[in-house]
Amino acid sequence: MQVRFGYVAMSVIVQNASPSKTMTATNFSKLQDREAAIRKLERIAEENIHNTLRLLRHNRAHGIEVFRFSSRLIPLIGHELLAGWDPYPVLAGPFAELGAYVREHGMRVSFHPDHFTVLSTPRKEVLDSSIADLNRHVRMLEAMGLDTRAKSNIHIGGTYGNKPSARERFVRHFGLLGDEVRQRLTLENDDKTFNAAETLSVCEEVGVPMVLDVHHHAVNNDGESAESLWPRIAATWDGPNGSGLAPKIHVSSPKSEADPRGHADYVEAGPLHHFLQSIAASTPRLDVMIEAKRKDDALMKLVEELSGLDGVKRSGEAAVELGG
DNA sequence: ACCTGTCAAGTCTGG
DNA sequence: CCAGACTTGACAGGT
Repeated sequence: MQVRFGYVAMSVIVQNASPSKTMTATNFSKLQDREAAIRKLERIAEENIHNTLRLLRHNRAHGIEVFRFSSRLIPLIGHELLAGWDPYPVLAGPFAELGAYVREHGMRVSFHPDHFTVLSTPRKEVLDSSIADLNRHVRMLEAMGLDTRAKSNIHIGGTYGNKPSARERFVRHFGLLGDEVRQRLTLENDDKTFNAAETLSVCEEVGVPMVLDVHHHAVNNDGESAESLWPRIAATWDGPNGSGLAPKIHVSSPKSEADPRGHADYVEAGPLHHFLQSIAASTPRLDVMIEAKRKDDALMKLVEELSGLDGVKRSGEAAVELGG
């Protein structure tokens, strides 16, 4: 099994390369000259996109081929203060350059719209803004010229005290999305609400790939092991929306006993090693997204540590090989 | 240079 | 019905 590793949005190694610079709405509305304020937002967005490209160059230098973009590349987009604003004339060039780099080096990239995007919601206004947010993520990927292998990963959402009806709403709302959005979605199990088995059943029903978060699974399950669910999870990547991609998992380690759901600075190699060994024979390729405070530093340390363990062979600066 | 309170967005819990 | 917690990086305003 070939395993690649990636990390989320920002580097702790490359300095002054934030892809998430912003301006507060309060500050925006304080500016007298709206046109000048909008130009400032556009400059921040260009800087965020350029810093993302710098991160990808850093990744390439370290053999890292998997990466999650920040969802805050364009500050305040979608806010009512910016109604009617179209930043794309200015950002088309920078986005295209970023996407070209991704394609040129065969990188796997994704977004993870944050928890304000909730398709299980019973509130129409929340559903509308969620759909608008998903559409905006697709728009960015299209501006980068990336095909449907570039995904947006989301959770199913809240349960509102009635999980079956929340599930039913999710499926119904999913059907309202445009093809271009649905083809780019993946669903991830949650640490509080929809667990891995429940998320998997939704993925199978609506035909989207599932991202297994092994840490979320450890703190939210009905007693079944991740290994026992894996064959079905892996199979969701064989469907039409899997687009020939390797299955993807998220890994992180508990912050502490007092806060088992929080993310620690680094990722412990032991539990991951155990999981990888259990699926290696049946899974030719796997991509692992590291969700740790120490970002790319944690990635390199994890790959280093894994490489010293049973049956693991290092096959690159940010890749290992197991079994077979 | 460094510290603290605040920030677009949602949901859940407890009052 | 409403306030606060949750969680995160970064701003804003202070020292």
